[in-house]
Amino acid sequence: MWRMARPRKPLLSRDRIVEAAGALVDTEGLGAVSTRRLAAALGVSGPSLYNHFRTKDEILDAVADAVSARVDLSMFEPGAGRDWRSALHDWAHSYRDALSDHPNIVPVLARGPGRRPAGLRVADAVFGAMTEAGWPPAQATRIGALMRYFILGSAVGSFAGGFVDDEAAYDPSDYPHLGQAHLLAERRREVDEGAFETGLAALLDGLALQHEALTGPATGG
Amino acid sequence: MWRMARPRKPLLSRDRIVEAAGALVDTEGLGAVSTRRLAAALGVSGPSLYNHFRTKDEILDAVADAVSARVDLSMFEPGAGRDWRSALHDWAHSYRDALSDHPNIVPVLARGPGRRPAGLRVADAVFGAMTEAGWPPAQATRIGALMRYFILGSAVGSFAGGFVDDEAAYDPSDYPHLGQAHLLAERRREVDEGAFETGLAALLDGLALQHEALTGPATGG
DNA sequence: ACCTGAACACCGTTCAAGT
DNA sequence: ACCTGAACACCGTTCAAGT
Repeated sequence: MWRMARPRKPLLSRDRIVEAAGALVDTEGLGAVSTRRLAAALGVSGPSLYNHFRTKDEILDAVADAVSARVDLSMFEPGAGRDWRSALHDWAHSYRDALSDHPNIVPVLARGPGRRPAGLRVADAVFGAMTEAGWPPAQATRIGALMRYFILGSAVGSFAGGFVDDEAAYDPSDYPHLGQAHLLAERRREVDEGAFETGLAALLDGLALQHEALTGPATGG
Repeated sequence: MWRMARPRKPLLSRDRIVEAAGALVDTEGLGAVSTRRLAAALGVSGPSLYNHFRTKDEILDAVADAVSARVDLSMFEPGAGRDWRSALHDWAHSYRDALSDHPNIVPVLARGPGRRPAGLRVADAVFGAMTEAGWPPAQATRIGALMRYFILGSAVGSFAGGFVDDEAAYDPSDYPHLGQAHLLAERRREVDEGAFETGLAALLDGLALQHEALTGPATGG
């Protein structure tokens, strides 16, 4: 038997692993991802993954970062000529859209950017755009944080989907105002999107009041 | 050997299990809770727990509900004579305080109230108070949802704590605006509380604008 | 009624061995 | 360099057996 000239093409790569892990997370949930199942989906044995990632957690981090990378940041570019408020509005929607395409990975994303490049790029863009718009650094940090709270909170658990679809679960003597709550689950998307838009508008309206107080009222110089 | 008159006092109860599980979640995190470890802390063997709960998930649900039960709802009582805005403000703080005392259980709480009594009582109180304050039902639902997004988002993952405490992680050529980001971790509480208060104030200011539009401007009848 | 040990079908990760 | 099988120390849950 002749010797191989070189080890033939590797069966695995970081990208292939991340892609397969993402698909598994999306279709079966975070809890369904085990190193053995993921490896099987890739046609290899479990321990092979450890040649490319140090831990299973690092794989999930990479999946989360791939989702962060899909968030549109173009509205924050200096050349875009956007005011801070409308940029924040569009970015929040883009962020929420990215997360709602892959809701199962949100708990991993909630751990924060850490050392994930795409997560850090998001934080960098928001902070940069807010300071550029005249917000003091401490306020720019707070805006990045509070927007993250709201967007992540809306993605980590659906409001409407958190209620069971069973009228008997809402005894009127215990919960006098929840007589219609059993209808929430089937209007899930509508309810959650309405709440997100209402909350986002309120948040931006409230911040605009603060920004006016900062730069002086529009009519008062 | 004489027969026991009756099976002697049970070693376990639902309350004891929930208490021990809560302590384990608080001190070692959600991931550290296994049925075997929890049983050992209670001085019994793993399968014993299944005489009191159907699954491990039900135990964690009960722990989450115990946290929900600590949220103050008195500001929503009709007799309290509170306006919707200040009631919402105080409730949000009480909710956040309860969660920040037990951050590790937040992912479970994020699954929604489901059939958890304390979770349902919270939803009932908020919805009831908002409709009472003149908000149309659809808006009252949205307010319950968006407040939950914000509070849960602030609890599920610290903003400041999501950044690593390592200046070298923020290469200025990659992240031009994150030069100070390594300082966030050590100011974690201050940053997160400031962002929460700023965001909450903005949210309530924004909602107040909507409420005025609803009832007519204060000076215009 | 309530607790037990044994068992089943899983986990994440390490490691020596192969090519 | 990269993949493998075997092994270690775990999991959640079921079940027959004990009292």
